Amino acid sequence: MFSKATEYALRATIFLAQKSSEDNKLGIDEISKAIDSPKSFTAKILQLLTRDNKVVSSVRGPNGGFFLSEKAKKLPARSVLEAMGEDEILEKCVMGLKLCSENEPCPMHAQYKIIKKQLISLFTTKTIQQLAAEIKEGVVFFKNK
Amino acid sequence: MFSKATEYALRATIFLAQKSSEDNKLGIDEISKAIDSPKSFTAKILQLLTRDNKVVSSVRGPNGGFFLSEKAKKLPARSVLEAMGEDEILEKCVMGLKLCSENEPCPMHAQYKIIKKQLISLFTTKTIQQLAAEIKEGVVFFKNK
DNA sequence: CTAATAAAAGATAACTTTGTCTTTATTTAT
DNA sequence: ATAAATAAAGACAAAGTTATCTTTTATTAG
Repeated sequence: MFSKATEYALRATIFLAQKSSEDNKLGIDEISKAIDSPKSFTAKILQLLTRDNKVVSSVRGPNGGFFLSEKAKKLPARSVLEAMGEDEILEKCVMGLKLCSENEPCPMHAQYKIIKKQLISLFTTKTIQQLAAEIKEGVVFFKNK
Repeated sequence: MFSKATEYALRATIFLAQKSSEDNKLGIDEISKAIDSPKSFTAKILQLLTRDNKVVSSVRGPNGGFFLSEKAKKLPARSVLEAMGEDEILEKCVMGLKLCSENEPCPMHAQYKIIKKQLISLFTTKTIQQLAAEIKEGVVFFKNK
């Protein structure tokens, strides 16, 4: 569904929401280890997420690292997709038709629109923090090997 | 969600279901024009779909072309994904976690599994023919420009 | 001020996807 | 038989994605 980059972005952001704060910044090493992603590539992705501190915040130098501000933790998961330039995936026609709409629906539109609506809702209503909270409560996991 | 190749594959197959039959084969030119896809690339894709006549059938030479057998028309849309080697997308974890499952769910699993179920159901229960039929009835369109 | 630390930025490489073009093989009609 | 039509196969190219490595910049601690 999403690119690897966006998958890593979602994992990194939720991990940061769970473990980081303004005075507990995490280094790229710890992050990439926790979410099982290639270190340098993840650094690039965090750079994207950090643009204008839109989602992730960062500080250089000793005791520096990445963290999520309290404000950022309240952002919808969709803002990660937006920062990755991939949130149009949520709105796209399954068959890739540019003009697919209620007026000129593709053959799958009637069925898919219901699914699309839920997908959009999931990424719009759930905040990064809410997703991270499920891990804390131990109901949900973050393992990849 | 899917690759361009798979989008073209879905469109081509549904178009063939609508317009072709054993004695009305369609050429690559007509197909690629109808579904607005690059001709040579689409030819490659049809080759994949034609492997063992699994989804699409083809005949070379004059009056040759591509068509869907009556049997093929009754295949679920998912068989197109399978032929394209992309049907694991339906089952995949949104966050790309290998181990995501009911036992060790990712932070989005509880919500996403409902969506996933509907996605799988859409591609499993709807046949190529059923999707094509909606176009014939004029309720649904196939335009891309 | 200096050294150490950590992210930012940039160059580059491997791989995949998307796309085109040419040649080959098969079938049909004449 | 031969020529024409058509898909199949293969080589190639352009663009995008994923990934790594090196250099630069900013920050902090001593």
